Amino acid sequence: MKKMFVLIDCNNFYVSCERVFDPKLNNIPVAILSNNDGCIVARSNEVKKLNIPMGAPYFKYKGLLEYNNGKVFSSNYQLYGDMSQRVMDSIKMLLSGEIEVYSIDEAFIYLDSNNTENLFELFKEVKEKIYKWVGIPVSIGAGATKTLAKFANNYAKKNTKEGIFIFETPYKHKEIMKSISVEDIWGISTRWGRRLKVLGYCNSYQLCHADTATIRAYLGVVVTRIVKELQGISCIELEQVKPKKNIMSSKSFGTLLSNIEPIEEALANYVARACEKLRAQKSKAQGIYVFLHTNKFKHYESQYSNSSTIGFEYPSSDTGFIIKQAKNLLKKIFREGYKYKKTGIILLDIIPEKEMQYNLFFNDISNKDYLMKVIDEINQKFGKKTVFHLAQGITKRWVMKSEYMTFRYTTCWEELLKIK
DNA sequence: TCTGGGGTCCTAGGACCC
DNA sequence: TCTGGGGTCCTAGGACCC
Repeated sequence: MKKMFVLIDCNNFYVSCERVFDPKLNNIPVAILSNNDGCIVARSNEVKKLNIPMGAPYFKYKGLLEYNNGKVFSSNYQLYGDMSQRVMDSIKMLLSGEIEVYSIDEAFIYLDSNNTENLFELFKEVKEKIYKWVGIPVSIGAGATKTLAKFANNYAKKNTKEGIFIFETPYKHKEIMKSISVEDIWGISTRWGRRLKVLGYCNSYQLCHADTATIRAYLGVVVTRIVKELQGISCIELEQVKPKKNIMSSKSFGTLLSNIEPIEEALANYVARACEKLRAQKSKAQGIYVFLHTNKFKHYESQYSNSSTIGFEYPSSDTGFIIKQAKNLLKKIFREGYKYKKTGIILLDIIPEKEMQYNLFFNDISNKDYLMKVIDEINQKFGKKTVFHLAQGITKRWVMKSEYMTFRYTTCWEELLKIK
């Protein structure tokens, strides 16, 4: 038996997390909202049946959901993050092979050849154990390439009773491939899908047998790679956890803001968050990009958006220093007289701490490194923002809305599930 | 009233170098 | 009169993912 890529994907993950702690949510429409309760980012099958699309603005569908006795929740990332960890740990215990945690709710596994006797039975067991241990239902797809594993997983989720599908060869699954449109293939979306259809490649089976030279000429190497992957030739490797090259932190405000002070506070918080991530991956940034804009959906109000970049003299991961730099950039781009919706920062040109180049006049800032380490440790132990920079502020006029938040059942003592 | 946040990779074109 | 050819690096923008 050849080695195989397997994709395990949690079904309606955020919704499933909420259902673990409240079984009354089973069999009714449940939707999870984005930050600020703006968009619908996760839907139960009942919500999907109401034809509510992914990413839809909540206010447009609020009535429909209420009419159908649906429930909505704000995103509870601490809960979802912890549940995700449990699912991933379970997978590692149940399957042997290299694993790539691809997103919060899915993982690729490059299965070792030693556990391939009766794959279907094996996957059934994996699925049952994850449900028993963590309470989350998953779908499992397998194939010779990542693209085929993804294809198999999508098919398993929508069209099989067990939620498991093993892709063998394009010839064997000819009819299934013919029924899947090109834009439903991983890596191809509406634009490329449209162009492929113009070239006469409408379904997966047609694309699988496409002329690669034509594809290369009209759509470039990325799509060519996907065609080969569909044929069973692996071109997309399992990715190792790589340190990020850029780190972004940005959020919309809970309300529109006209003064610079609360925006500065918000930005300082995003900087602090980004710097935490930066230090966690033991890196330093060599510059930052700051942006600010009004609410582009309010056509009747005057619009403004701007951004600015600065490079540092030395690579840094010092929150205090970077807050100062970010505030300077913000002052440069801020204009009076607008109602602002969002600001954010991207840390640029990130390099490993170890590779830092010093110049002749470098002042020793190791004390700052030590200070940051202590702050990170305290916040990890005693909770987020136990210690913070004054610039992060206490007015909190910018904080995001989350009106429908459930408890952090698994990561917070005060919010443990209570049995009455 | 009300429209998320965080990423990656590829390509084309310009600046610059010898 | 007549003005090359080959390369690298950077950036912006476009496409995709969850």
